[in-house]
Amino acid sequence: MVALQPLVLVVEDEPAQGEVLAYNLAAEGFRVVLAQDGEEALLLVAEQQPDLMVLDWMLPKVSGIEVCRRLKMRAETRGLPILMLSARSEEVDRIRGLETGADDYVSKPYSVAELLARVRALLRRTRPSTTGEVLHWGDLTLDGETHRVTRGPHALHLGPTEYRLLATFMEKPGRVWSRDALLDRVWGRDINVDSRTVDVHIGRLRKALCRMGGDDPLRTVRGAGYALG
Amino acid sequence: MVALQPLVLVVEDEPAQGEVLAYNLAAEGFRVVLAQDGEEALLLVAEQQPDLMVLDWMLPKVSGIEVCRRLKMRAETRGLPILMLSARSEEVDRIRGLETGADDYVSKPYSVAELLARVRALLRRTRPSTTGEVLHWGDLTLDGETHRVTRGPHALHLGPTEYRLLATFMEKPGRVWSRDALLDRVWGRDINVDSRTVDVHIGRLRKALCRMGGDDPLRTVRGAGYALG
DNA sequence: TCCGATTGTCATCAAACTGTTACACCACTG
DNA sequence: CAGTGGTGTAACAGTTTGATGACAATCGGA
Repeated sequence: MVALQPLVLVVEDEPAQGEVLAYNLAAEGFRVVLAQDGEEALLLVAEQQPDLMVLDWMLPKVSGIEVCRRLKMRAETRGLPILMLSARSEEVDRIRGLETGADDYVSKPYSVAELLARVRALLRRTRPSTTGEVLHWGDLTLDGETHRVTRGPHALHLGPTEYRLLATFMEKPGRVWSRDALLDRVWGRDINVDSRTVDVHIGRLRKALCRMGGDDPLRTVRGAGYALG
Repeated sequence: MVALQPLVLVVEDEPAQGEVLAYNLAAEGFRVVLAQDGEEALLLVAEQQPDLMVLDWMLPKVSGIEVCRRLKMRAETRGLPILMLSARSEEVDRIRGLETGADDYVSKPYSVAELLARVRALLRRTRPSTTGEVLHWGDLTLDGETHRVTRGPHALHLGPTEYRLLATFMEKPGRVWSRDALLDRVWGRDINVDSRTVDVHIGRLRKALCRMGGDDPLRTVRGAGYALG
């Protein structure tokens, strides 16, 4: 699956301003959705799940501050980074904006360059939120942060050794690992374990991977070792 | 004992300036470490694992920009929020600062109030429970301001350690914390406590969470640690 | 100062996991 | 086709790991 460009929701009641923003963001490669007021904004957040929101402070119906407050109250939307946009440049307002839960604040008149820089900074900050990397191969997923392993829709239960074994394979799918290499990597170099033990653990890993059905993703390379796929 | 406050690393070559920053941050309840130059800063990041860095742009030896660039290059330190501090207020510099990977930017002369607001805004993402945020997960609610914890309609009574444990889990639901990581975060780096003690407190937290019925929301990951959900 | 709450350690128990072995089976070779 | 070395797997005994109750030390408020 290819990672789509981040989706930016622009909330701005002044059509001309909105167009300028949309144009510049699109030129940077972002996908853009426009909302004209707070209600529409909240709707679109739920519907499109944008990666970032550029929010004008002054809006008809529901004000920008209110939109921000509501989004930060709900756990599902709290993570959405919000860049607040305001005509006032008073410091007290800036602080209030940040305290409301906005993640950044730009006051009008702003330069397009600065706005874009801040948008990128916010996305950079939130995107790799899953610091532990997630490995994929086929329908297999291994999450290094939560230690969760899934195959398709099913969660798998692996023992510690099986987990480390699978993680090793998934880091370099297709690569053939000799038993000694696996002992080094999974068990540790200074340990004294019979190399046949690897066979047994491969067997256990296979059983765990196929418990819910599906083909055996591990390949035995006779005389050489094992590989994923 | 008070909940462990976020650790802020201040990097500033001018001692007087550093003192002012340290004083104000400490007055807000943060723990503070000072570094005088870029090298020391990089050392302290690795050693103390601060939660946030306030970084002066101009530094002897390794410049602030360089420090920032290096930290953002490595996966382990990429998540550390950096607030860049600069004497120049040119917009072009601000943009360069953000492009380098800094998460926010304040130009001197800055107001203490604004600086603190930005520090809190940055920490809201990584240490929400310490900035008075309300955290939710499933039917669990933890209020960082009042230190109240509820499960569904019931208020829960937690001891200080149990509270800090739960706050840690709720700041990154799903993430697996090793016993050592928990000792660092919940007990403090310099304390000398047996890592088995974590087990006991996990047990106590579990008992408190389930007193009114309901499933155990904590997950034991054999050989790795514990996680929420 | 007293008393209840909280904390860290320990001993013990149950469960999960591990490494080894033995034997069946398979792929390849001559 | 039989032989040979390599691989799959069940069973088992030993070990490691985590859960839990008890207890003494400590803390903090009344």
